[in-house]
Amino acid sequence: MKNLDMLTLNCREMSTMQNFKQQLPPLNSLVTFEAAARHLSFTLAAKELNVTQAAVSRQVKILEEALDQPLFIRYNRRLSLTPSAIIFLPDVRYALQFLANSAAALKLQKPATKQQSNNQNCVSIASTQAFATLKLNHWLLQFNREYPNIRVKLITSDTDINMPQQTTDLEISCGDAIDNSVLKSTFLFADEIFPICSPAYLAAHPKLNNSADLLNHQLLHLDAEHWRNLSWQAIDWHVWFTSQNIDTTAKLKGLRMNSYPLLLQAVLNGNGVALGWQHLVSDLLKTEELIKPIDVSYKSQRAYYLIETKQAQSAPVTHLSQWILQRAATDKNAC
Amino acid sequence: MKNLDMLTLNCREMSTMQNFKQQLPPLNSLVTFEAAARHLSFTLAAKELNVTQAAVSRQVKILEEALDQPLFIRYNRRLSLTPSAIIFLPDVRYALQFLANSAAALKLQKPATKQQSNNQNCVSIASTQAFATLKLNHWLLQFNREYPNIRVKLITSDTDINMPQQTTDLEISCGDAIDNSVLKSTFLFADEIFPICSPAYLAAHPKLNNSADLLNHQLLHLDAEHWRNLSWQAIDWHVWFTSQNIDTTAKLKGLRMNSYPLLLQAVLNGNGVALGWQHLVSDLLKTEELIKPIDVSYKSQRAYYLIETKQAQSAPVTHLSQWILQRAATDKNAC
DNA sequence: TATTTTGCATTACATTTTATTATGCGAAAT
DNA sequence: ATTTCGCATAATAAAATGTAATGCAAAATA
Repeated sequence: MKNLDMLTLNCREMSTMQNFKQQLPPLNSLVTFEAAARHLSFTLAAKELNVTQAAVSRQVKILEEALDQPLFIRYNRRLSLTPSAIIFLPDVRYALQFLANSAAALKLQKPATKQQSNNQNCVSIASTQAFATLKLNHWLLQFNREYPNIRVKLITSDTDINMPQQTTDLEISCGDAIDNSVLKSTFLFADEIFPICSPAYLAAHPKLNNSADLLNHQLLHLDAEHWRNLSWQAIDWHVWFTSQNIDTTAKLKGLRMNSYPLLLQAVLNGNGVALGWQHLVSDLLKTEELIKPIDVSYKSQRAYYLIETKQAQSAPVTHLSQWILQRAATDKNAC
Repeated sequence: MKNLDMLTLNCREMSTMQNFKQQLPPLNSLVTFEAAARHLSFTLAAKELNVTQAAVSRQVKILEEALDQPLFIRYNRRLSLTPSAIIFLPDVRYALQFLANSAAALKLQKPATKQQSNNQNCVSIASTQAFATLKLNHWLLQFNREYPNIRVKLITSDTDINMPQQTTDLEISCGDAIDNSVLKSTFLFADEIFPICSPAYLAAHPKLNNSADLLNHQLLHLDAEHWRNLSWQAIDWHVWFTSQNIDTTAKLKGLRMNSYPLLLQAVLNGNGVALGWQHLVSDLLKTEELIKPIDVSYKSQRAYYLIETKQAQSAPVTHLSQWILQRAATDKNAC
């Protein structure tokens, strides 16, 4: 999984990892920065941190130098944040709080065993929102009916790197290539992208014979935000049009969102045309709730894999894993 | 919004915030820990970090003392991670990478203006997955039809603290109380919780006359993971049964997931009974796609608010904000 | 308008933190 | 049996961080 963000990796590709020392700003100065930004006062921040005002001043300066830009605008008797600081501050808060929570949790659950999911017939599985909504949820409900005694837990996340605390037994992951060296991963299917809309929409907006016509349609977008945390390449309308040699310097209209299920909901309700992923929308194409208005498709490098995240899996995990592979094969043949 | 996680706050309630100094483990030692854990060797980590082996040893010790527990098991010539370290390591990686990315982004986009969303007739709005799926998506699509020239962007997230880089103009937030001091927030509606299922499910499993009967039914759960990042109190089947004075020491069966839309999808397809939120499922109750098998409900302290995240809003933002308030009022009266 | 006050910057110096060197120890490898 | 490897530890050196004192500029006050 060449392009998968390192943070999805449990142990794969660790060898190529860089150390953080070079990439990070001075960490301690972040705490000072946060306090100073919160108070908009070095003096008050110093009081809070039990140091002198000079210390705060110096720490802030160190951080500003590391980031190579000012974080505070010094007026005569007041401070304000620079645009950079406004962007940076929430990130710092988030990361520090995250670490604080994590450390606190560690201290508490000292006799942490964290084997809950592995014993007692439990299996946890992770996937994207989209895949869960369109495939996995149905599959797991079916599995649950067949094997009610296996306790299944479905964790969805669109950020790859989400919930690092959470380790699931299985994971359905998208990537651009495969590396089977460390974790056991099984190819499920490749993917393909094409425009989709509802039959009702096409009936109401019939003039849609080629890619260029799309420019005059209600386009529904997966916002850049959707792709931000994903490791695979964003494929949006802009990329699509470019692949069709159509110029899109003019800004594209239409609602933008960061969730594929929501996008699909909008398409199903006849609100416009969106880009569809073959293996996500196959069922909806079969039932003709969705149709391809034009027959042009874009082959993605992206593929789905089922990954077993641990070396030694318990029986129920292997069981579900096998079951899913079979289910996916059935699904694939049905297309 | 008393209980809202501080990280959703742009500036509200900052005064009550704690500083991080006390809550955080020694930050620099985290970098050393990460490298040591990656190499499973203090010597190699030292080489990577350009320090001596002794320095690594000491830093690890400092961290272990701060966390009050060992992170490495020292065998004679090799190391392994303790369970605590296995839990902690991904968190550390995540947070450090997050900071590194954020800092790198800052350095690059030096002339960062970040006003994209405010000019040019753009509005961005954030909500939970659930609220977007069941309400907001429809609303915004309608708004988009009425005002196609206003570019709307919908950002969904179930983590409160998600996407700190992202600042939206509007935000539909859930909380337990209201603080109107800093940001303009408008109460939308309170909430209420009760069991829901599909008519088909009830027909197939008719013996459901009171709360106690529920124990014998297919329960569908919002997993603890769903609540982990939310600031409001988790309300799951356990809490429900407790409120009904029903003992649930025995473990409850049924599929667990961390996404409300997925849970609802399962319920709609007749897979069991889940807990429904009044204002999310009202439309589905009206169309009788869902029903209340028993008439017992739990009043939640939780309420929805529309929040304007900035002091000075552009015209389209105010416009959408007003439109939503009106739309929400219509929705409420329709119940 | 003069005076005081406030709040950040700066410098020289003190303190604390962190790294180094050197050494020891125990188990694997030879 | 001997060597080698890898971590721990202690004393010490170096670096990082904090302090105290002072300066400066603009607001607040008189």
